[in-house]
Amino acid sequence: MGHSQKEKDRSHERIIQEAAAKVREAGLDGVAVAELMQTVGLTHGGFYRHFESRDELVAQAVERALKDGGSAVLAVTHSEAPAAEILGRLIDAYLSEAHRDNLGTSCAVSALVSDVVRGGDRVRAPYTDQVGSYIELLAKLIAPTRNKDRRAKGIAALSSLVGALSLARAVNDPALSREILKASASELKRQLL
Amino acid sequence: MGHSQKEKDRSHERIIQEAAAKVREAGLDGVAVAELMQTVGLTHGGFYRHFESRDELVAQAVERALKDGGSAVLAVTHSEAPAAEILGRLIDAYLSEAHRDNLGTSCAVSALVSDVVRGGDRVRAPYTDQVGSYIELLAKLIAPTRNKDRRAKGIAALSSLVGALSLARAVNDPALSREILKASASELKRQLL
DNA sequence: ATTATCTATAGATCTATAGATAATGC
DNA sequence: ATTATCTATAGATCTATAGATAATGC
Repeated sequence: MGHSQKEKDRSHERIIQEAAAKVREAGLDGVAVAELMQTVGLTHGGFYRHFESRDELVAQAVERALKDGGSAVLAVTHSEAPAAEILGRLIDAYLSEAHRDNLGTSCAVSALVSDVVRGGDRVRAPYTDQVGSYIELLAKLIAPTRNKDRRAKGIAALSSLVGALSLARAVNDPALSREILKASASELKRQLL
Repeated sequence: MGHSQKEKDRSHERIIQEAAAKVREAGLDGVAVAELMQTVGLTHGGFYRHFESRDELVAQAVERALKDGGSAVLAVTHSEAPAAEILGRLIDAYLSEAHRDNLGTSCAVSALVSDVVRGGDRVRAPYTDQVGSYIELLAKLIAPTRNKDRRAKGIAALSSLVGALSLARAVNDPALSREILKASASELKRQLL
């Protein structure tokens, strides 16, 4: 009860981090203030000294979730390997069963698609930015040899990645889910590498 | 107040139909009993003579929404034209601005992805079935000439369609949204036709 | 003295139910 | 008489606030 400013900052950070995971698992409506604070080890009353409102927290949690995913992808990218090899690793990581199964730490562009469609500009603006940087990143990694329109290929690749991961998660049948990941990954690599 | 059985059947049908639209627009959590009944022109009290619970309605609404989309796609398919032409029309229709902008009557496989991931088996089972039939439909339309693995190509095509439509909706920027639709459609057609 | 967190609760929203009302249909 | 719908409300859940409590930090 009643601690230092440093401790408040740590509490604040833990609330956002937990909310960034929860929002990917349960959606924008799935974050409940009392439950969130309990998970962090606090009571719900203190919440409003950290955030002006639930909406404000959700907006910040979405931004954080988008950045989390972005830096995870960039981590794969930072390498001296040739672009084609990096692109292959990116596709494999994005469409892996591990990525599919760990919603809370996963790419928010996939985890939050449907939610963002129904969300306000406060969540759509950072989402749009993140989509833009993924497109640029993919376009840079795609070889310009065959067809010169790298940007179009980058867009199509992002659509495939997001669609395949989302479908693999939604589907009830483990065999079909795995098949969706495998087929989409191998088709993407066949087209781009 | 208090009418015939025929009228009850019509009320029942209108409730499901309205819920099937609302669920695509607002998600599984976005359907509120009182609001729904008001839209249909009834009061909320009568709802429980039509459905055992809200969950029961949502499950039925999702099934209906999936079938709606399925029959819309089949309508494009029923034609004497060659498979390649039908496939082209399907891609153009799915990735059209009209489809993007009319959530309530759109394909539920795209509109409900994130929601279904968080939903119970009651919604995931019919969703999985619908994904299965789309894959089969696409596989049949894909020419077996170049590469014999039509099923893998069907899966990859569905992923692209769902991902592109979802991203085009989520994004804040109209120009980027159009670009996503155009680029994904032309890449898909370049690969498959 | 200040402030981070806690306890308690008001107020709004939503699902579900009970009993009343006004039609239908044998 | 039966029943489809309506009115009224109980009960649960959730956001937000007010005031109390127990630490920090000058």
